[in-house]
Amino acid sequence: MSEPEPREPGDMPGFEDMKQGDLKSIAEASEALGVTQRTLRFYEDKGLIQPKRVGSMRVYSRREMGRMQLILRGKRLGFSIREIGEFLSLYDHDPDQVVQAQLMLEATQERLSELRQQREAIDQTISELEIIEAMSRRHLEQRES
Amino acid sequence: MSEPEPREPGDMPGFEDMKQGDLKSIAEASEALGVTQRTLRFYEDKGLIQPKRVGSMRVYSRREMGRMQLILRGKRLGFSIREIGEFLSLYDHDPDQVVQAQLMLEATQERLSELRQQREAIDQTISELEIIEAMSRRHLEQRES
DNA sequence: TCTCTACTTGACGTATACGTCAGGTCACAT
DNA sequence: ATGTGACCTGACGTATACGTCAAGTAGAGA
Repeated sequence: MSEPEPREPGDMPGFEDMKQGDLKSIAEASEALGVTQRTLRFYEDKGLIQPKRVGSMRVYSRREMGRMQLILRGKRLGFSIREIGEFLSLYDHDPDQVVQAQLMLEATQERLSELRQQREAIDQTISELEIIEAMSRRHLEQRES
Repeated sequence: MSEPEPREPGDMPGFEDMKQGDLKSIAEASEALGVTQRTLRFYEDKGLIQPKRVGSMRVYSRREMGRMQLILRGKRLGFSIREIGEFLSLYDHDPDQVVQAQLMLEATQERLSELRQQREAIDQTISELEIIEAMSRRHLEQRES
């Protein structure tokens, strides 16, 4: 019934002697990033990250962790993983980042105008709902008295 | 190549003589409501509306059209069709609308707090993106000069 | 050798709101 | 008799971002 003792973090079977600080197993990486292992495998599948392999096991270096931070940030900002993938591949193949920065700027502006529209829509919806709220209140007060 | 002439609206084969104003075929109803026929069938499937039948053909009365207006309004306000369905069934089975108004009020308030949170999130995201926008701009200006 | 744990891959499931076929009926015009 | 247009009922497809098995492998300790 008791949970089996989890081993030391950093416990990569067969590699206890070369704990090299910033090399992480998938468990450690997911823990550190606050995502599930499934998510890491999913992003790899989509080509966003390419962790090294030791045998068949994935190893996450600082590079992958950095990319994951960018990915998660992109997600928070509302970009799709496809878009994020495109940015990352530009980031890789565009030495002076000019094309990259340009496209990034465009995408950013598009997203901004989307968000400003959403804000408008939400404000309107809130107004409508506040009216309905007031009406419901009045309806209930009448019945109650 | 030319589109086959659409017939008169109101042309329900076999019923040309009893055009009763507010009885509509599915084509007319979808036209009037701005939704597809598929959508009307879908909502019927989900139990939100119950158009009469003449043989196998659906007939939409004022009642159905009214319910559809409510449904579409609910959608605009961000409620799911499941929620909308619940409201409508209360509307039907709650003569003095007390329970209905109460639950409506609760749902409305929940939705309002959701929307206010979304608004917050969007405002934050907009701020972040504006920073990124400015950074991209500067990056490009440097390279360009 | 057996068992444990962590890891692997592959495949199907989830939620939402319909879109898009395929195949068939029915009344009316030719 | 045949074609035509509008309608019908399933049933599968779409998009997104993973969740959730199932079944198997590989070191390490008892």
